[in-house]
Amino acid sequence: MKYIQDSELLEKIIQQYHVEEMFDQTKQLPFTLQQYTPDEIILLEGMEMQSLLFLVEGKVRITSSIATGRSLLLRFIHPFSIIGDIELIRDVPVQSQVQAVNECLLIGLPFDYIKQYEIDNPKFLHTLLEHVCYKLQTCTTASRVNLLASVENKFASYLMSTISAEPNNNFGIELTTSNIKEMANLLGTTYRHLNRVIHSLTQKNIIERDKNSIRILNWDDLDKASNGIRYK
Amino acid sequence: MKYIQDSELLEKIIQQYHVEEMFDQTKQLPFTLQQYTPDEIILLEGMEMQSLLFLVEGKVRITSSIATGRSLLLRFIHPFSIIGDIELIRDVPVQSQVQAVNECLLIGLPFDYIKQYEIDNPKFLHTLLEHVCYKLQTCTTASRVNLLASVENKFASYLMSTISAEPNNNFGIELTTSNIKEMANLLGTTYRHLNRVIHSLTQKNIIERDKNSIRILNWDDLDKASNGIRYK
DNA sequence: TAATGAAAAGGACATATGTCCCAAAAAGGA
DNA sequence: TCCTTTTTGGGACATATGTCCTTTTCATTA
Repeated sequence: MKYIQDSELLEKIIQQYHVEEMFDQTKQLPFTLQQYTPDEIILLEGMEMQSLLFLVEGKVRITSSIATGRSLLLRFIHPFSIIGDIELIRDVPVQSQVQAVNECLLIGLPFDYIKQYEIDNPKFLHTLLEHVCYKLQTCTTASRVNLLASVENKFASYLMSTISAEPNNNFGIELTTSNIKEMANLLGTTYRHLNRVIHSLTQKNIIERDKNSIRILNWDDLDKASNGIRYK
Repeated sequence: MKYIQDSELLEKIIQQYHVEEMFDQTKQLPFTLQQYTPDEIILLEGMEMQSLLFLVEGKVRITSSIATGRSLLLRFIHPFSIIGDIELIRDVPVQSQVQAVNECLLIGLPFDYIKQYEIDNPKFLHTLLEHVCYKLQTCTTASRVNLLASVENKFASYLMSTISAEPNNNFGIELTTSNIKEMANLLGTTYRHLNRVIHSLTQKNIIERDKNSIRILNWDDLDKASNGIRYK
């Protein structure tokens, strides 16, 4: 993570997302601007959280670890999103693992500051409420989805989500195989089984696989294979 | 549903749960007091919601329908709980089906009133936020659970939850078999499979089944069979 | 280059669960 | 009471997925 000292950029972003409308005193809020590289971990489950974060650029993956050391993909988030709402309100440690998918820009605002100056500001509270309610609604949907979706559905959806975030969409898209194990974990399945699914999609000419890449041959069919599942 | 006209009881409940601390003007809030009978449906998915509800007595089941007409048990709630938060904040139709497990008492407060007088009240907003955050945290946990729990786990847990809410816990507990289909739906499985699971638990002498009842023979083993799953 | 060891892929089998359908049982009606 | 219809239970099989272990591939070192 790299702190960026660029008050002009910060100001621009604040304008863009109407951040100032959320707070009482618009100027001199102790914001930090943070940049993360692809795959960099932003928050680890269990750590104490110090700042509320606003995702303003890039795409972020939210996962949750389960007993066996595996992890489960909860959702992807995009700008403008709030990270740390539960932790701020309920005073609990970080609930999920948060990781940058591509290059990301986040704004941070210390909990201490919020608790001192903004915690009773209705505008701020409304913003929080709306975001948390949205997440709850999404999570409920996801619960349902988990009962309907096969690994193939989820993998197809995951592939599309991850790849469409890549900038180099020139002619066929690459994806290293080195992280197939990680993908299996994210989808809540085993390496063995994901391999089976990849094999099956390859047979159907929906994706193509060689040494170090997976390439999508047929987006339409991949979309069908996802069966409408979306990690929005 | 029966409206109860008993301002004394209402007052007592308001005191008990410190409801007045949540609102600005403590007196003359247009509360209604509503009573539901066991298994009565409180809210149907998709309907327009008019009042925020507070569960103050009894136990309520929250479910969500999925494509195939099946439904999925989301959670049980107990006093003091808020029903309708997402609907109030996001202005969406009722998201889940809400049904009384036993005799329930709820307080209602019209959305109109809230939007007019309380929507910017920080105390009220805090209460809402806390409850929604709690639900979100629970839902995330449940998502994980759904990936770990077998139907046997869920059924064992469900049985214990439902039965412990019954008052007549004298010597062995009864449960009509007529609703096994409904239970299967609630657990997100088929009648056929739930039958298998019941059969298996019967074989192990954990439960006993005759014409019209299921009786728990061994709570400890049933608890083990639930594998720690709790629909709190 | 050949031997060795680590990483990746895949075969074989087990389990949980869904689907389909038939048989047993219960409920009604003549 | 006996026959018909409906309801309930369960057999048989299919599919998705997990576990375990062997084979294959690939890189590394003598």
